[in-house]
Amino acid sequence: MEEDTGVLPRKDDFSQWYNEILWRAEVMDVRYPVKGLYVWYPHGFAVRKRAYGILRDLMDRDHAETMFPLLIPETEFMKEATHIKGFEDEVYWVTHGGRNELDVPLALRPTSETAIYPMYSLWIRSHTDLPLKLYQVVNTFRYETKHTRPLIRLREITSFKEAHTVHATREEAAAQVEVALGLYREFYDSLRVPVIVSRRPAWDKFPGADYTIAVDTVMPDGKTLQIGTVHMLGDHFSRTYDITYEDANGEQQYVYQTCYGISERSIAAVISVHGDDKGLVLPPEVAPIEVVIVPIIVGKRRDEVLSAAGALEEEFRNAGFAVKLDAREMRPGAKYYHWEMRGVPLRIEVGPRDIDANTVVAVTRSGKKTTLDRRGVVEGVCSILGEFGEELSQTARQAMADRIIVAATMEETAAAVKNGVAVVHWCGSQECAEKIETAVDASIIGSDIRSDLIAVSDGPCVACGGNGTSALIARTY
RNA sequence: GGGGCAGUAGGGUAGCCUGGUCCAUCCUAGAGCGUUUGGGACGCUUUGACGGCAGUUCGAAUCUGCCCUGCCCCA
Repeated sequence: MEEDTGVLPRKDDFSQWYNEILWRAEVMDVRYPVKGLYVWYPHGFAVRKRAYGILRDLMDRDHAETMFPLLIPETEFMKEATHIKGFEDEVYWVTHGGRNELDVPLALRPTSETAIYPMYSLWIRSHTDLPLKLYQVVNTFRYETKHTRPLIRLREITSFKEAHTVHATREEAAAQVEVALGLYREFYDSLRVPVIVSRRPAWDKFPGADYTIAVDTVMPDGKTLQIGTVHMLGDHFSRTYDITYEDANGEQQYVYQTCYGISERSIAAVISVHGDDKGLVLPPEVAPIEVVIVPIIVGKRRDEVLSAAGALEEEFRNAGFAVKLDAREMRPGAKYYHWEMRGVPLRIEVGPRDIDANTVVAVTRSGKKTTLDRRGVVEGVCSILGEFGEELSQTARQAMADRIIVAATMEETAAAVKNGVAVVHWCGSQECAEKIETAVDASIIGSDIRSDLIAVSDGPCVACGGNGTSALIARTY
């Protein structure tokens, strides 16, 4: 395990900052000797565990959790033509068992449609089997050729939460897309991460989907990070995999499907959106340690202070907080830096002065210091943490708002995407999209924007002057 | 996809061109002992490395080849 001393690069230098915080805050170790694969430190994994706990709770309201195999036979994988096209260049293949070549090569799932849908074909018989809503949290593999980056561009995505739903009608499936978007919004609200929802351009949709609606956030360097996608699959896959049901009239009908996913990019977003020059800043909702108690040990009152700190710890634990008493033989200042790096939302200090005054000192990760009465300490901490979470939401929201710039010309757009997201009018054609992308060195993120930070309007396309509507342009991860 | 540069202990570096010691060095690194403790303490003792595989050689961190990993530039 690494020590946390030393200076983190300033967050202004985001790329450097991101690389260093991952190991200094014990999130990921990037030294695993295979490109694109990284190791979760226990602390990083504990953050993941809490975040995915929230996600699971959301899914469990209306989905059932399942688990499909990692390996997909080539014969199934190759059935859906557009789907294959989207993935064939980045699939890992298992070709041997020991020294023997396999008759049918097995793909390491890059996503699980082709593993799940053949089984759906067997499971779904009647309209009474519908709707079917399953999800799984699994690892997936993609042979990325571009620059890999921990939590963001991986060859093994270790935490892919993918849901696959099946419906009797296209309308029902379309409605499910909206339900999924609602769940994802709720999830990111819990993580205090602001998002923009938009419809991806046709050429950027999921291979095999009718349309894709994406959830993006804006990183500190102004690039967008896709942190969730919801796909309307229509009946493409049901026709390929022969997923049919007998309707009330006794006739066979193809089903309509959706799928939607979130990966550990959600963790990258939490780290990047909230972190600062001192390290991680974790929302209480996902912090593995919500409250750290630092006893201020002074010479002969050592035992007294330690037992006061122990009593506090027990009180917090009984109240349901994830609490940690740091009784290590270190100077208090060193402990402060240690826990600040790891993003602990609240620090409680107890020393002789506090014992005499019957108080404790509470300091939030954002630096707000409060002296609390020892008696109502649990209630006091509860409300401080609540406010702290709210503060994170507001700060992050404001930071994102500041990076969204409405642009009317190519020049304005080019300037805007240097450190943020541009909102421009675009006619929707691929030709104009390419013109814009080349001119401003950024990508069309989407249209049909849904964000209370962005006012959508109609206007002349920034490229051709024809009828256009608001679209997002940004550099992307 | 094309090109360039690099990899030395937990982290940071020197040495490499021009092969040769008992010991390379720095740190907010590790282990141990003691004194300390309201924002990164100090002293002493000590541990630990030349990315991997092969080759050349009496001898390789140093030269050659391949591989892996990382970074930068171009498409």
